[in-house]
Amino acid sequence: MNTSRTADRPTLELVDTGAPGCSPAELAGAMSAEQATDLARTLKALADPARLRVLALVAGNEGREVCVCDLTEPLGLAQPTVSHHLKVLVDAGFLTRDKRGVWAYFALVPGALDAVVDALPGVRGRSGLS
Amino acid sequence: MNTSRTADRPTLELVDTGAPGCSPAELAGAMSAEQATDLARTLKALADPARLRVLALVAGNEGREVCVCDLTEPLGLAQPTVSHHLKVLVDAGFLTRDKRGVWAYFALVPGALDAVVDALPGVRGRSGLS
DNA sequence: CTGGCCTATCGACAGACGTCAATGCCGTGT
DNA sequence: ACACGGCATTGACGTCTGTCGATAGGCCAG
Repeated sequence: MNTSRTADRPTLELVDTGAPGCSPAELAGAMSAEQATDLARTLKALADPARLRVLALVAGNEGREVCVCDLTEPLGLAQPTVSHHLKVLVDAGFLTRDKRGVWAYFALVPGALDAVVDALPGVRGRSGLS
Repeated sequence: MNTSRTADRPTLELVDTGAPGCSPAELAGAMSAEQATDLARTLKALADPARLRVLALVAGNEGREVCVCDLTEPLGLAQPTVSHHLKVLVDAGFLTRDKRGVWAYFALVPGALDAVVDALPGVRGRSGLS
């Protein structure tokens, strides 16, 4: 079960949200499970060295688009692996794939990273706040 | 093997960084493997629904510190699991642990999230730049 | 001193993830 | 028409990760 504390904490009982003991069931900055799962899925797409380097490479060549064959060598990964990472980034909304002829060109989605940043809890100083 | 393209791409050969074919070995926005691994490790600490909710809960109660027993119920996770997630967040530098007596109180590390944001490739409009 | 409570660690287990070789698809050039 | 080459997909494999039950360590109350 729940390890619900029976002894009330000896500190800070003055700011309680309305119930005895410590904060009983809800804290202030609650985040919905869906919201958390969604943001976590997006962050998982970023939380990989290869994918971060892909983004850096694409971001550094913003004017020029990047194809898969450009990435295999700097990353030191096999072509299917690079293709897999690119798919993850495209599915997560960080990159766009533009297949022209045989080559597939990838480019950054402009506001994608900033949107993730804005969704992070406790990050301030950005667009959304008053 | 490397699947190094032998046919040069028919597009954008004008902006080449100095070698024939397409960009040969280095693109502009290179990110070191260490840098990428480090940032990825930090992002992995964030890329979990439970940990994101923990951060949101702690961030929402900034004045008041939060102990483990406060988190098990809103998260719906067992106490060892919560303790594990808190350890991950502390190790990643997002939280501080302050054990007073039996209880352990956690608080946000002020600039930790912002530092991660600044390290992301392609994110602009934050503190460091003009 | 003894018991109870909060927290951290350990061991185990299922599921997800990163990687690559092999293969198939589809433009391109000869 | 044919062969070649870039890209995506598949299948497999080893590793990492999230979760929990059981257990151990410490602090406080009686």
